[in-house]
Amino acid sequence: MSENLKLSNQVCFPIYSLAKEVVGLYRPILQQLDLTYPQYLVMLVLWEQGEQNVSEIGHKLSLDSGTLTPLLKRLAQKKLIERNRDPKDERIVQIKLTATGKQLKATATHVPEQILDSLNVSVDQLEALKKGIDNILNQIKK
Amino acid sequence: MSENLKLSNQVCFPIYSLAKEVVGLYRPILQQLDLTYPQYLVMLVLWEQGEQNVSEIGHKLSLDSGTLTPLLKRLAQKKLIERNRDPKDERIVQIKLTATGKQLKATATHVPEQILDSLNVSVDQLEALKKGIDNILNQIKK
DNA sequence: CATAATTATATTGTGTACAATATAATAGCA
DNA sequence: TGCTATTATATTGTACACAATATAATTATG
Repeated sequence: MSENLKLSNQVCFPIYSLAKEVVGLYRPILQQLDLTYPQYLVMLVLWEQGEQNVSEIGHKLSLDSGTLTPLLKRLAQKKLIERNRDPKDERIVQIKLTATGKQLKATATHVPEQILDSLNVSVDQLEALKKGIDNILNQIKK
Repeated sequence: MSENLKLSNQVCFPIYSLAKEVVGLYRPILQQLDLTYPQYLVMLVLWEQGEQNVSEIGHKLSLDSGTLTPLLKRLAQKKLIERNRDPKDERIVQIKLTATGKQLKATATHVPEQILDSLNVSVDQLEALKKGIDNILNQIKK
């Protein structure tokens, strides 16, 4: 196998590994909020952009209803969100934060700094990585 | 939230997204081999380094037995590998390729070029990304 | 206006991923 | 030797992730 061809394995596997490592860094930190990383992402979207329906959340996070429906039900069970059908279009399920869900935002403020700490990497390195990843993501989605 | 603090979300979410995109690129290609991406990783390890036990595979791929045991059983069901207890130490399960499993390597030769094609990115960009990711991975594991 | 096409979400099934626990066997040591 | 600690894998339970399909409601069209 030529060097160039091996490269795809040598890049794709680290991408796959890094994602697992990163989610692993979030795990103990988010455990204090009783959230998983995908649940945290949903909460972030709701904290920043308020009430919205399932497909809007799914579009922002690239997650489909097969993933989101049970995840949202778990968030609802924890009383962090409410799921309500839109009376104007009964197909649509609107997701909105409860008071508890809104309050959790204050606690979650400290998550990014804790992650930055445990990433243990310079801001410059992170900026560079972000740039590289965004490039590839843009190319792939074309 | 300060700009630096936002950065962790702005890096970690792209990492998480990119990994899903990359696995998604493999999906249609590996479908022709009737393999998932993690199954492909296990086969790569076996093609390159031959017979070995479950924990050796797990160490190389950062996967534990809770993930590997069912995955390996599926590979065995497809007759790509055999699972045998080491007669000298009955706790150890040795994994080795069947003839079919070895043959599949030839077909899999074309996977990396197909991935490189669908990544649609220059080799330089990939090299740079790999470097950035390896840096972070090394830092995290310290 | 009735029916077909589309849209939004839910359900089902398969396959990771990982924590926690269980099981079984070897190794170390008093 | 007998017991304890360790090691290697398996099992169980929870939670994504996504394809395929189902369901139900709205919209478009003849």
